[in-house]
Amino acid sequence: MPELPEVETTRRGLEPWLQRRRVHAVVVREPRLRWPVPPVLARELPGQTLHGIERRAKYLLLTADRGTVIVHLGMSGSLCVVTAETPPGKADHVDVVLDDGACLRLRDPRRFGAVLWTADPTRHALLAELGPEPLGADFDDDYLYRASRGRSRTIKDLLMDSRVVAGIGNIYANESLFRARIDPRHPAGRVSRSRYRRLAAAIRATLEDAIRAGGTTLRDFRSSEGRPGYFQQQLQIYGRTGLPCLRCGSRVRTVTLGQRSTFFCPRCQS
DNA sequence: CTCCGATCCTGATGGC
DNA sequence: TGCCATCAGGATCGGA
Repeated sequence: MPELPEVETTRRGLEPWLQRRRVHAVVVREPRLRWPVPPVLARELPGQTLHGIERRAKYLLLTADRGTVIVHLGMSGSLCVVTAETPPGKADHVDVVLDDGACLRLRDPRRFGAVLWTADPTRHALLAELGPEPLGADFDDDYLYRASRGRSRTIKDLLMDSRVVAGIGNIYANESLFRARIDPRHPAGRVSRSRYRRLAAAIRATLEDAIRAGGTTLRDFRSSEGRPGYFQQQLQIYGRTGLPCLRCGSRVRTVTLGQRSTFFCPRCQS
């Protein structure tokens, strides 16, 4: 569900609630997520102070005194702050109760998300192999071009590989390729230098626009304040099968690449 | 090493 | 109204 803009929207919403707050308790109602929620979390975290919340790729990192909570929202996860007395719903699997009575609550119906604990986030297996942040200084057309040489996989597949660039999922891969006018099926290693220039700029612009809009709500994404994202109103290609391309009027086509729906304009993206 | 498909899980939606 | 098939914003893993 959430890609980089949705995770960043969540981070910004949570930040004011988590600065210098002491953890009172951790309640794990359902430990069976993508990986089991480790018992060490509920043992170690209470009593520690949270210092802030960062984002790396689609991961949220809660920094505490002696370690870091790693949260991934998977396909259907969301985080919000409620009062500790708010009765949990069916899919509300984990609470971090704070000393001021606020409660950070993870909801995740499909349980593809994760909540983990690490003493050293930079060396954690899930974070160590991640590629550059697409909005960071070390991501540009040079980088993408070099990363793509000799690769036969499609350009869309490459963009969605977090070891190449972190945080781009299905929606924003589709949107960025449309914006750059590149065929998502094209082998990454044969995409030209000038097209990578357009693509790097398109990725940045698309993600920045989406963050500004508070992310995309297709069905159930909500910010931590419960607000939907508004970027779906700006989607140019995602989900528009059979509808006219907003640039040229051709019928938008769909193919499946890497088991994910892929939308493109056969005329603009060639 | 690279690539591709299967896989985990629940819920919403649409056709009959 | 019910039943069934299909699809969904992720990403790891194993086999080719």
